[in-house]
Amino acid sequence: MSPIQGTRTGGRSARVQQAVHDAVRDLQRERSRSELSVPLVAQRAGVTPSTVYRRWGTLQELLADVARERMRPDDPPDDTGALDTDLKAWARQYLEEISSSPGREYVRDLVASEGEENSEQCNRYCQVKIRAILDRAAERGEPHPDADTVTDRVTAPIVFRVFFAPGDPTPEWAEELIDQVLADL
Amino acid sequence: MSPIQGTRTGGRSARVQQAVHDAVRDLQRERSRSELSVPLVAQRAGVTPSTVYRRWGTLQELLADVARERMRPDDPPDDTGALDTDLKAWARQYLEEISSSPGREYVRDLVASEGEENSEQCNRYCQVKIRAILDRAAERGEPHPDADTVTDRVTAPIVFRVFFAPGDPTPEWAEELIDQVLADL
DNA sequence: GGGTTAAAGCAAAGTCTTTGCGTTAGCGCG
DNA sequence: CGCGCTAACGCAAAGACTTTGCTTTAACCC
Repeated sequence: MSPIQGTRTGGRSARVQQAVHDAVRDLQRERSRSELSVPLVAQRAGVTPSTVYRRWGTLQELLADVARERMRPDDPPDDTGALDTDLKAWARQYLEEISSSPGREYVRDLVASEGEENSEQCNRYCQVKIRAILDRAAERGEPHPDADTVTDRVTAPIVFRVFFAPGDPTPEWAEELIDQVLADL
Repeated sequence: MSPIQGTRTGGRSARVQQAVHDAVRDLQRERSRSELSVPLVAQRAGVTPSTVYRRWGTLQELLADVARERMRPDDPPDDTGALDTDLKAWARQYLEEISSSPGREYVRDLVASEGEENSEQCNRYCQVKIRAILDRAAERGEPHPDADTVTDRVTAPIVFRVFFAPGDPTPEWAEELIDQVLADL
């Protein structure tokens, strides 16, 4: 797969992107969202603001880009030997991740960004993990729901409650969601 | 309930708020989000930008304020005579509302705003409608789920799919969600 | 190596945001 | 009813951010 004709992906461009992303992550750790600005990020990254504006357009798009990177699944989900416990382990971990203060910020940045690409990518990453778990269950011969069902009955309620309901959902509540899905098989 | 000591709620303040809200709604109809700005809104409303900045802080907060107003439930949900059809009618209407282009913008504005107040209010409005439907079912003596269950199994999947999944959910899919909840009673 | 050109730097112009201070008008009291 | 009080508005200047045209740099490809 060759890069698109006429766009440069390596060398200086790659270094600038890396430096800017690093600068954003650094600054997110030490300052609040409302204190961030393109000139501030650019200074930390050692580039000029116009470079950032030309590549990302706005601060919001840049933050969404960084957030998307952060959401990318790194490792395959833990294999605990059974569908029930695999899903519960994943659900607990996912809840913890997005209900944390930085996690909420990332999702917020994704939703706030212009296109729908970024939000959809976030869901795609989730489904990659869910499918890995379901595939293992299939190999073991366990009965299992499909990925869309898990999305509707587990991922969706978790995300919804974190963002729209007062108070923080507990890990126990997340596990109950799994019990209910599996009970309906 | 008296207004907070030292804040003015009527007279000129109320007129300014109304004018600014109206200006935002007007402009949202004729221009895209990225073309909106505080000075533009202020000009349309016939006030100075500094007034808007002092009252709302940022464009984002102002948009969230307007969006929250828009989400406020106006009428009680239709009474079709049975829980099943009441919930389905509500779900179809809700899906249509938030999957519309302006509807998505409103929710986006709410989530993007600083505090969690605005997003939580949005859910509270939903629950008001759901509870009204469930209360009617209780009066009729119909078995019915509780409001949190409906939130997790209907509202959450609808919102999640609109924002995080590619393609638009269909009204038929929303009705299936209702069938599934009621089947589990 | 050397030409080509995407992407970065620079700087000026334009727009948005903040802030201090004077003015207006709603509210409550006598 | 009129008067004082003061929250909220208007204005304008200062400051910060954003855009843009042009120049320079350095990957990429021959």
